[in-house]
Amino acid sequence: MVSDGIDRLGFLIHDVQRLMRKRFEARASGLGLSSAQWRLLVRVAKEDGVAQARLAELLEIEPISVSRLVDRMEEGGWIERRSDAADRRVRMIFLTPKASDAYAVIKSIAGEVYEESLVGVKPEARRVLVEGLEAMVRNLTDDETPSIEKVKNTEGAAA
Amino acid sequence: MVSDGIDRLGFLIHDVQRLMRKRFEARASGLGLSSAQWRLLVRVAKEDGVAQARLAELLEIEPISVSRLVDRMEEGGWIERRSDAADRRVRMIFLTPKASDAYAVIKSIAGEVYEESLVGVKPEARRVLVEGLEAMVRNLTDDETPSIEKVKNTEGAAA
DNA sequence: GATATATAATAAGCGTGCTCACTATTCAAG
DNA sequence: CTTGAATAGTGAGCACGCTTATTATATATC
Repeated sequence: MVSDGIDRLGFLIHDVQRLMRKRFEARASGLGLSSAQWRLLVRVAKEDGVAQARLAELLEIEPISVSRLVDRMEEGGWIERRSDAADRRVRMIFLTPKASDAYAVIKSIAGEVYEESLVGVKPEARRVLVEGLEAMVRNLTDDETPSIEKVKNTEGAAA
Repeated sequence: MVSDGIDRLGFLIHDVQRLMRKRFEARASGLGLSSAQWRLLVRVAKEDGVAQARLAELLEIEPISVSRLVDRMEEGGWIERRSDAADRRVRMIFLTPKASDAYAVIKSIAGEVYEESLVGVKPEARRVLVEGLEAMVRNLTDDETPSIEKVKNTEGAAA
């Protein structure tokens, strides 16, 4: 039960994440967009004018990390900060035309990388893989002592 | 065919990696060892006296990243640099007694995190999951245009 | 209205990865 | 032996995550 691959799970996940990021960034480097910036861009595309604090929640990173990321993306001309008249603490984030134009292109790059990574993996195995990863996210989210109960039904949590 | 989860594969992998690292580091924080340091430690445990350049190969990170990591681990008392009499360019890396003592403890922490992440995932699904991740690593390793051939047999590449 | 608490964003500084450039050393060619 | 290429390691500086602390604004309570 030890050499079934589970004992290398962390290494595997780490490697896959690193390699996917690397390939995405190699492919998208012409556009000057990193994978972290791509993740943020996707969220803003779905919810234009979103506040930074809300982005931090959605991306599950700290607000300060969003600040820095938005700094660089604003500098790169991908997004724009606007003040909220109703709440002057808030900075609303909007895509620039440049980002809207590039969106489809970068989305297809992401799709390519996903497909390339799954070459030779059958549809059924892909389904099991994705479900397994989703279960892992649920198990690892927040509560330190995961229970079986928690695992059953969380379908509503679509990205 | 678009909302089968594949289109979120990058986000999923990213989330799982981040959450596993976070949980591992929360659990191992008492020992003062990060997950990157843990990965390096595992390699050195398997090959005591290994050169930094070789570590960079094994960990698939750049030599300069190994330099920095080793700096902090030496400072933390986990490893020791010794010069190689045969090749004065080389710095050989050895575990300290502290690291040897902590090894089993930290390994079990890693095992715990893996198991917790897989709660509710059946053995068969775990197998498919691990095989899928291994296939992804192969597909994403190096060659920019992966072919079916590449995917078949690479069993010898044990961690 | 005044005060206390909560929230949005940012600043400072660290860890871990990177690229690019550099030094020290080894090895190969002449 | 000398020159030149290759290899081992590191310095500088950047991206992106973090923790901790600070500022500005909103909101709740007295």
